[in-house]
Amino acid sequence: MSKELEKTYDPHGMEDRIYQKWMEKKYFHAEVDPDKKPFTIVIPPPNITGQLHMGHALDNTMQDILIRFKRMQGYNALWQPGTDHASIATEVKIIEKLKEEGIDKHDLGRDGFLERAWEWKKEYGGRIIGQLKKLGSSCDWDRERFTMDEGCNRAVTEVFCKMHEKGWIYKGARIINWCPVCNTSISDAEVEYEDQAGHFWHIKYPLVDENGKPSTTEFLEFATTRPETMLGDTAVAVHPDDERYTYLHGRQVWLPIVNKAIPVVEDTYVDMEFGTGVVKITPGHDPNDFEVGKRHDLEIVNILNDDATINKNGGVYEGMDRYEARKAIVEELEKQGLLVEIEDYSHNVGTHDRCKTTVEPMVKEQWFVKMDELIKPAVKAVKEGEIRLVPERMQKTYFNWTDNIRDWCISRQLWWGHRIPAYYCDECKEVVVAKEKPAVCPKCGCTHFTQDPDTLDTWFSSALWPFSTLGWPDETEDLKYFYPTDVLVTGYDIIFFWVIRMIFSGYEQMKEKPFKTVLFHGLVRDSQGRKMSKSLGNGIDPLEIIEKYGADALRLTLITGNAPGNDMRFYYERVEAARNFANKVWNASRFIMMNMEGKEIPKDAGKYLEPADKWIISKLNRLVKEATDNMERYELGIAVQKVYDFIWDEFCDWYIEMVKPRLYNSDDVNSQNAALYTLKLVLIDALKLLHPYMPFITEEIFCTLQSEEESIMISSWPLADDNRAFDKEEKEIEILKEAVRGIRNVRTGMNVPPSRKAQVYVVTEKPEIASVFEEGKLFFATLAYASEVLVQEDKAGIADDAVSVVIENATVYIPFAELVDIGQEIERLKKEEKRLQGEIARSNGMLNNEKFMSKAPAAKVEEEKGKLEKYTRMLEQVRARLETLQ
RNA sequence: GGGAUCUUAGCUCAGCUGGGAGAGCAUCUGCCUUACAAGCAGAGGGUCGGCGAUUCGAAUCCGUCAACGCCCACCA
Repeated sequence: MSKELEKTYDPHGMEDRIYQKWMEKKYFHAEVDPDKKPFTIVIPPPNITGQLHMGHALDNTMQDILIRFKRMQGYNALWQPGTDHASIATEVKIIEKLKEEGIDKHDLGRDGFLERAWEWKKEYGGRIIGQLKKLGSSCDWDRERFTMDEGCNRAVTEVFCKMHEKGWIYKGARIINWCPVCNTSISDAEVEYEDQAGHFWHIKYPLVDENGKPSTTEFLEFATTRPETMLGDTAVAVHPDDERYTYLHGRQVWLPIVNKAIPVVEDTYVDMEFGTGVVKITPGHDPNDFEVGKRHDLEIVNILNDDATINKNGGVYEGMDRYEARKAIVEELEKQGLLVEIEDYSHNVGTHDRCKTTVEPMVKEQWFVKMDELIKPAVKAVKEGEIRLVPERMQKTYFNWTDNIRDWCISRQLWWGHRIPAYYCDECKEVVVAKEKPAVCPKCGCTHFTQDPDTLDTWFSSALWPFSTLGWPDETEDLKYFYPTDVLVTGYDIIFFWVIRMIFSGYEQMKEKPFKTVLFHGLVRDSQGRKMSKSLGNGIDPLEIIEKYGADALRLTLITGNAPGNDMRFYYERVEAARNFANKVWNASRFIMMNMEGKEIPKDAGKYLEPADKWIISKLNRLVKEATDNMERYELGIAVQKVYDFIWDEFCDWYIEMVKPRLYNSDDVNSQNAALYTLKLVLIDALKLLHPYMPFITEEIFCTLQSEEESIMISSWPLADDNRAFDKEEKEIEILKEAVRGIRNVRTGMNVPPSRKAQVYVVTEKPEIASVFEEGKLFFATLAYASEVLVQEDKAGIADDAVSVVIENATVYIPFAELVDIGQEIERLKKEEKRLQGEIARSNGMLNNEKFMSKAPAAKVEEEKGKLEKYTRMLEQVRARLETLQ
């Protein structure tokens, strides 16, 4: 006896209750088990500052679908969860919060600040986890990790020391991107370029005359977008082949304001075609100029403080902000008659992706990872298919980065993060990189060391995530069993930041790829296609959607109608459609349970299956095969679309309707039991196929329907079975469906209300078709609004003016009691005649084409011949009807 | 400047390896048929961006042009 489902589908409350049960039963937990094959996913760790947004919802829905699918298939499925300390993002937030309290981070000092940061982590780190649970994520929460927990810290230190020893991590003065607001260096990947309206200041420097004085007659003109950097100019460059400037070779120009002579250098970096062919060189504040400076051994003058104000090298401009200084310098140049013109100019400005501040290139001592050797196995792996990217086109993006790789600046002038394990001898300044603070300086023997104040780029620890979470650097059983992981699910926007870095780290540290496949998804945009952002205020909160429509509806919305790697638009109508589907599933299940109420389905009920039963079982069998194949190929949206169509269109709209007469008033117990048996069988398998996508509703129904079962999520995935393939019945029922559709169509066209039943004659010369209708009479009558169904060989006893529907191998007649509009009926038949003529012409066209006949595959030709035959027969029938009526 | 993607019904998008154009929403017409009006039954609506090539056959493969947005690099 079954329990009952609530009258209306209401995800509210139900979802939390079910999730609670899953947690208590520990279904998400995975342990090493040599008897089972592992299937592993590591979560892209959300930031501890984060709140669940649509991107997370999509990302984690996809992972949960895969992990639930594999778990049901019998794999030992581990979804490894955790969170990311997100050094700069978090530090910025904490500073903001402190600011509200009127505290500067330096007031607290490093230790005080870190104390606050850990409090922050404690408070907000769990928030996002709770939100992931709302979504239904079946992560193994017992294994939750954090990028700054003890194990991850050890992994980071280990990697840093190993790589330093190998010479692949080094410290050096390079030009790096500096964020003057966050007060730290950032990597190239963290710089976002955006087009900004600006100006092109055309200015001129006097040449230096033979007396070493600025000439009053000779000038060199060029243009700049950042005039203030002239304070740091140490040369002017021209192309060596530029004949216009041959006379300048070996000469000097006078740097105004700073008032000193600087050389003219020749460098092929200069584009002769651009502007005047003259470039001012500021090695301290421009990456290209820095390279030029290295080649010509130019002095590097840093003119900026860390907060982007002018430093003491800027003379009278010291203390001014970079933009104030720009204005003042332009005014001064104009005063000196050195400003030629100001042009409006749009150019690309590098900004910090976190705070949008314009970054300043600066020369600073930083730690770098040497990339040239490290990247090689990562390139090879993708090139040779060792790691598969889905969709494949992402390879282009991937190689675009690996081919242009530059050394990775990993030190950050932040407090929140992994402290760099480098120690400086207080006496002799010797650098010691070690896991622990050294006791004695190897060089001078002194015992006092100061640790490097910097922390590491947050991606340094995320790069180790696939193995650090499994216990590395220890050789744990988990690591041996679960590594390499199977699939990584993430957005294409972090290929550079994360995916590539995990791959080269995996090969370098583990000598093995971190995952076999990377499944990319796109961005979730708003209904107008805009990026969801805080500043636009167009973000849609997944939690609100869950609250209103349920997590199942949200998940279904995010996964349908979208191909891997493509962006998608989110709008409420789609969530409603998904919720309506949930409601449909709910009600169909409720219907089935109501009919099972108080009945015991006999064990041998399957022996009495009728054609309709075999038809739906056969359809189900096909669905199982196809949906599983699609999922194996990561075509999640396609798979669930098929399940959706099956449940709604085939199962609910046809099968359940077909079966109703048998359930309601059948004296034939065997027939009724076969129907119940089939309903239950199909529903259960359909629920299983749906479970990875809509875990809550399927669990609720499954457990209500089968109180002896514990949970659908540990049930086994349906398998395609040849014993469930009934080709003959599939075809037969399609004939009945075609007849029903034809009759409904005709009735609607003539405005016959459904309440008005009519006699239906099925005329066919073929006994096998006749028996199909005979067998299906009971439900055919209901679906075709028939008061009576008469199957016969000829038209005996049928009124001439009956309405007719021509289908393959049969004609259906409906003699309505009162006159129907004969003219209208003739028109309809003529339309049908025309359609069939068109079909026949098309078929003939192909079959009369010699090339088609000789080159097309035989099966295709046969298929076309069959169609021609079918349409010809139908046309004959239609014409016969027309003759009768006219 | 380079690269990848995309252009399909009024809207948002599917369409896997070439063989008669699909879904959801919207629109129109009937239905309170005892699972579901968050529903049922029907209907209308597209020379699949343009041109060209390959093929018996192209929304699908190739080339080219155009448009939208995206990524990367760079413009001193």
